[in-house]
Amino acid sequence: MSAGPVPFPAYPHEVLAVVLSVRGDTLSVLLWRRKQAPHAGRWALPGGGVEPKLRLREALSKHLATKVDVREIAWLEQVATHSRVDRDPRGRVLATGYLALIPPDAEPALPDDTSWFPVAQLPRLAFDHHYFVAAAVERLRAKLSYTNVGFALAPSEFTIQRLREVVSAALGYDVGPTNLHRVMTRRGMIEPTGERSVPGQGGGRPAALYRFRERTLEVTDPFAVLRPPKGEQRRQGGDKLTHPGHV
Amino acid sequence: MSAGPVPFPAYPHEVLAVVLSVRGDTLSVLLWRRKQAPHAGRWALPGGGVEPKLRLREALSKHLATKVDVREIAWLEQVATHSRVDRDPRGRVLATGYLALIPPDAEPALPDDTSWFPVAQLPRLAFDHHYFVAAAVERLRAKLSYTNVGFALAPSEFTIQRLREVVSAALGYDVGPTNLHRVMTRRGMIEPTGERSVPGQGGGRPAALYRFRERTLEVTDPFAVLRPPKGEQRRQGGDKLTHPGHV
DNA sequence: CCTGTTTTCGCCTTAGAGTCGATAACTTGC
DNA sequence: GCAAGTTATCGACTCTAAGGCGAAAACAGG
Repeated sequence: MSAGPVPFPAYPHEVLAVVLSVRGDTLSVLLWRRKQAPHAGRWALPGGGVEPKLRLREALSKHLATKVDVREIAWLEQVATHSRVDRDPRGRVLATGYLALIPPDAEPALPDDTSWFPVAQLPRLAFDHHYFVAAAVERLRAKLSYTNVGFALAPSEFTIQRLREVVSAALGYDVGPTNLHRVMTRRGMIEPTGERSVPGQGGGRPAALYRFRERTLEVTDPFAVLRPPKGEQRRQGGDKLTHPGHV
Repeated sequence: MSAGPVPFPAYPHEVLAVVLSVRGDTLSVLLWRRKQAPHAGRWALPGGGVEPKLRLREALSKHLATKVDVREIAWLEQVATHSRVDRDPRGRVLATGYLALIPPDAEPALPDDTSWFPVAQLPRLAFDHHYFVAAAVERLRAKLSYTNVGFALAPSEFTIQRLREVVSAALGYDVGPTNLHRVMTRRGMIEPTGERSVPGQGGGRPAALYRFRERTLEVTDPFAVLRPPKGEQRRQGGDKLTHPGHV
């Protein structure tokens, strides 16, 4: 019973991915160089139009497949939809941006026109893509502190030192290794594998290897302050929500 | 130089508002009853199509104007875009949902088909609108703890007790009045007006009146944990971002 | 076996939220 | 006007968790 036609005006819609990964101790974003107008020669986010039978994230995965091995994407989350009327000189296009995370030990073979850029030193981007990058980085940094998204940014097994490097790169400032260890274990985010790393040059005590206990998103404590009092149950009312990473 | 046509397929797009407000000590959402198919008789979120020259939030404001006085909306923020192919039986429609907040002392005159529903006891909603409500409530509750969004949910002047009622209603559990007072003042979110409230029946000490210092969004501390060490500046790299409430 | 190097862990400090109870500042009733 | 009742405010303590430092542990190499 498809009751009548849809009464809303239609607009071209594109999906864009802010693919972030720690490359050599620097948080970097995947960009490709446009060959054609508009904005020929500028660097842009990977993405493109939405095929009729695909949801936004499915369409995005297809576009990403032309740039990286999609199986290496450990986390994908919608960030924002931009709608400025003149954001594309060809005509009105709505754009939905996603945050995508790739572990640092994944080494996807990139096409010639594609490469990593440190988010701290970005070139001038095509269209309004810098907004998407800024929002995605902001989102990532916020979530690193109250969720276990770190799993998507870290290798499958790692020493505390390595995790420290990855997290520091992502946050943009140094975190102390001793505190990081305690925070992550206290929250039950990481667990030792039992294995030990081989010491580098100069010897030294071999570091224990850890892994993330869960590789799906878990929220540690959504409300840093104003917690519910002792005995009380939290959050009566409002639907229980599977985390909105699926839109 | 509008270089060529837009190469992306187009889809009808609608905007939806999850209008939240504390009504009589209960967090409530504004719904209207559909008269026509599809989902005739079901309760739905206010919203509608996007006119050609309008951005999403402008289009949403126009639709909301038919339900409430838009000037009463103290906060408006984009939450998510849903794209399930069959979310509308009439055909494919993309939908972007917003969170809108209205203070409890605003008493908008509602149309006949529109009314408030406690978020804890929602009726069956049309389409996938329950997803939007759940996500918006989640977003609000999270932000209450690390931003000053409370200003959009509280009256312009209030006693600590009243603020406690509003915040408790929004969070879904009781918060202690004494602690709330210290937390809000320590962060510099609220300030005393100098006035005092008139005591109710039975007397009692008159409560001091407060107001929010700022009525625009301010983030207290985006990262609850893993703060940067003492002297270090935070967040080198990544664009400074005007908060993404504007999309 | 001794030295240098790196990790790990215990202990202390610091910051901010949660709790409790005493005091302040009013009403009403006698 | 005074006592009793009511409500708000504030100080002092507790509790939780993060940040920091240094000692001890665990290895390699000579």
